[in-house]
Amino acid sequence: MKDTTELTRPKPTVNDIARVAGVSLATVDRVLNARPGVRDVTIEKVNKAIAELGFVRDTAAANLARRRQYRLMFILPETDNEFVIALDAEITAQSERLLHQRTRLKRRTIPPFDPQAMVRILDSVTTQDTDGVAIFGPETPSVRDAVNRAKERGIAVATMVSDLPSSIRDHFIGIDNVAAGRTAALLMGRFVRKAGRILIVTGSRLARDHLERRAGFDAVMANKFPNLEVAATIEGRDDPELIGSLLPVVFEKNSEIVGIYSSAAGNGGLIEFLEKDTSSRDVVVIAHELTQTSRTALSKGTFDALISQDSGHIIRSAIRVLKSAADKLPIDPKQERIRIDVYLSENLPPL
Amino acid sequence: MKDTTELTRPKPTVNDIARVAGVSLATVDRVLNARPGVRDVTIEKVNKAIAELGFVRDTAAANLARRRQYRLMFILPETDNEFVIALDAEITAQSERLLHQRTRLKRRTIPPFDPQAMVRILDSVTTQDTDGVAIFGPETPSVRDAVNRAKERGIAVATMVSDLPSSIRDHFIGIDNVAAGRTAALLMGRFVRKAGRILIVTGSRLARDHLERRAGFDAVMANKFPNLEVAATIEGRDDPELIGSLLPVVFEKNSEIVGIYSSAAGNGGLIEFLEKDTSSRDVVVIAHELTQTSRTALSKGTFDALISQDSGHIIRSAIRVLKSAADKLPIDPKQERIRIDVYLSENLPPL
DNA sequence: TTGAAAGCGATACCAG
DNA sequence: CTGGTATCGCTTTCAA
Repeated sequence: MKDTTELTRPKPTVNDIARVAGVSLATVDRVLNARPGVRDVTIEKVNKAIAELGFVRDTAAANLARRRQYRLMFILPETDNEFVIALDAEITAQSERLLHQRTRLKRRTIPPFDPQAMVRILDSVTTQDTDGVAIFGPETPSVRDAVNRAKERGIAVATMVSDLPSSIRDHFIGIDNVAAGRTAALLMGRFVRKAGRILIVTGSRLARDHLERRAGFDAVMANKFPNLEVAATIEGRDDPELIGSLLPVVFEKNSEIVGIYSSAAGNGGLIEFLEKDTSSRDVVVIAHELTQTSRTALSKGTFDALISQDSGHIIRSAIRVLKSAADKLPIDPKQERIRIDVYLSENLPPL
Repeated sequence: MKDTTELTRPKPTVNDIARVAGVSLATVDRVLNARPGVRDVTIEKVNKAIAELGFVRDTAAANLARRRQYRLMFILPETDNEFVIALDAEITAQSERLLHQRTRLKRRTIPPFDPQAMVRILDSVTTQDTDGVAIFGPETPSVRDAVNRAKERGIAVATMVSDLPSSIRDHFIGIDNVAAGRTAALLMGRFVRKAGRILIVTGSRLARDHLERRAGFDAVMANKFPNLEVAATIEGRDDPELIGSLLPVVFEKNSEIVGIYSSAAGNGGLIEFLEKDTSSRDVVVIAHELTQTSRTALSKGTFDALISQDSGHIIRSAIRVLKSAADKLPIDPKQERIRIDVYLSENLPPL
C-alpha cells in the first residue's frame, strides 16, 4: 500500500481529438455518437486519435449541451402496506433533490396484484416521454412480455423487490429472498430455546418474494433444526385484520408454538394478537421490513428480529441503474447490491 | 398516494435572473457567489429575482465553467489489517470511476497509532492542492487540533470509522460503536445456551471505536444476561500472533468460557486457536468486520455472527460528504448513514 | 460598480 | 461527407 502520486495530465477533449485527427469538431461528434455520414477512413482516423489520447467523454458537459433530462417512472402497487409507502416516500424525497440534476421522477400506481394494470402502463410508455421504468408488482407472463416489449422499444427497465427473472429487464434491485428466508430460519433456530412448532404467516401465493422466503426458511429449518417443526401456515394476504382473526384459531389448535415467522406484510394484526395473548409470551417472532410498526414491536420485545431491505437504498439504486442503462454506461455492482439487513432491538437506525 | 402529474415548467437560469433584475450576467454571478463590488441595492434586486423565479444553480454547468476539480485526500493507517485494506481497495476502485467526474483521490498512510504523523500530514494540506480530507486514525488532542486548523484553513474534513467528537470536522462516517457492542452482546446472550463466562478480545486502548464497543457490550451483558459473566479480557492490539499466543493461557485458567466477543481486528489468531482447540467447540463467537478471513470462519461455523460496517459505503459516503462540504451543499443524511450490519452464515453477500 | 464577451466540453443545425 | 458556428448554464477576464 503506497501513497498515491498525483499525476495531473490534463484530460483530452473533443478539441484535442479534432486536432490530432485533423478533422472538425462536428465530425468528431459524429463518430463519437455513431451518427451516419462519415467515411470509414475518417472514422478510423478519429478512433485512432481517441485511443491515442485515451479520451473519455465528459458526461456532464454532454448532458448540458444536449439539454438532457432523465425521465424515469416508478410503478408501485396502490396499498397501505407500510413498506410500499416507504418506497413511495423515498421517491418523493429523491424527486426534490433530482429536480436540479436533470432528472424527473414520475409515479404510477396499480391495484395490488393486478398484472393487467401493470401491462397497460408499461405498454403506454414511449421513448418520447420516458427513459426508464422501475416496477414493483406481480410476476406473470403478461407482465414479463410487457417488460420485454418496453425494452425493445428502447426503454430501460428495472424490477424492484420481487424479480421477473425470465424477462430481459436491465437489472433487479432487491435482495435474494431465498437467503432472506434462510437467515430468518437460522435466527429462529438459534433464538428458540425449546423444541416445538413454528407458525408461518405468508402473504400471497402470487408474490415471488414471499414464496422464495418461505422456501429458504423451510430448507434451513429442516436441515439444521430437527427439533423444530414448521407446523402451520396462515395466508395473510398482507392484511392485518385477516391475520388478526386467524391467529387465535391457530393458537387454539396448536399448543406448542414456539416461534412465528411473518414473511410478508400486515404485521399490525400479528402484533395486536401477540400483545394481548398471554399464551404467546415466550414465542420467538421474526418478521420482515423495518417500518414504524415493526420498529416499535422490536423495541418493545414483541418482535425478536427483523429481516429488512433498505427502501431508500432501493430507490436511489433504481435511479442510478436506470440512468446508467439509459446512457448505456456500466454500474458499480457493489454500490447497487441491496443488503439483507438484520435488525435487533440494539442496532436500529436512529429515528 | 396519487400518481404524479408532470409539471414541466422550464427551470430558470442566470439569464432569466439577469433579465428580471435588469442587470448583466456578470452582476448576477457576483451576487450568486458573494463576490465584492456590487451595491446593496443591486444585490437586493438580484436576490429578489432569484427568489421570485425560484432559481437553483446548475452545479454541473458551474463546475464546467469553473473547470472545477474536487481534490480529496484519504489518510489511513499503514497496516495489514484486512478492514483497512478493504477501505484502501475501495479508494482505488472509486479513483478509477471518479477520474472522469472531476474528482481526484489522493491516499496517504501513517504508521498505526501515530498521532504525530497524522498531524504532520494534516498540517501540510493547503487549499492550494486539496479540497477535503477524510481521516481514519487515533483520537488525541493533537490530532483534534490539527483537524481544527485544517478546517479553519478552509479544508473540509471528515472522520471515518472512529470519530473525533471534540473537533469541528464536517462529518463522521461510521457506525455508532456503542450500539454495535450492544448488538453483539444481545446476539451473544441469545445464542449462548448455558450459563458461563464471556471472554473479550479487544484491540487498543487508544482506539475510541474499540472502547465504545466494549462499553456497549458490557452494559447489555450486565443488564439483560445475568447468567453470563464477562470474565476475561485479552488486549490483542489487532495482532493475530499475539492473540493466538494468549488464548491458550486464558482458556486454561477459565474453564467455563461459553462465549468470545472479538471486538477488534486480528481475527486470524482467534480462528486458528478455535479450529485447533477442542475445548472451545461449543463456544459462541462474535467478531467484527466482514473480511475474507472472517467470512470463511462464519461459513465454516467457527464464528457465529459478525458485526460489520460496509467499507464500500464508507468510502463512497466520504467522497460525497467531502464534495458537499467543499461546495457548502447539504447532504442526504439517510444515504450517508452507515448501518450496523449483522452477518450470519446465511446472509453473506455473494462473492 | 457594472457590463460585454470569451470560454468550459460537448452537441446540433445549416451550409457547402 | 465534412466543416463552421451557435448554444447549453455558468464563470471569468477585461474594459468602461
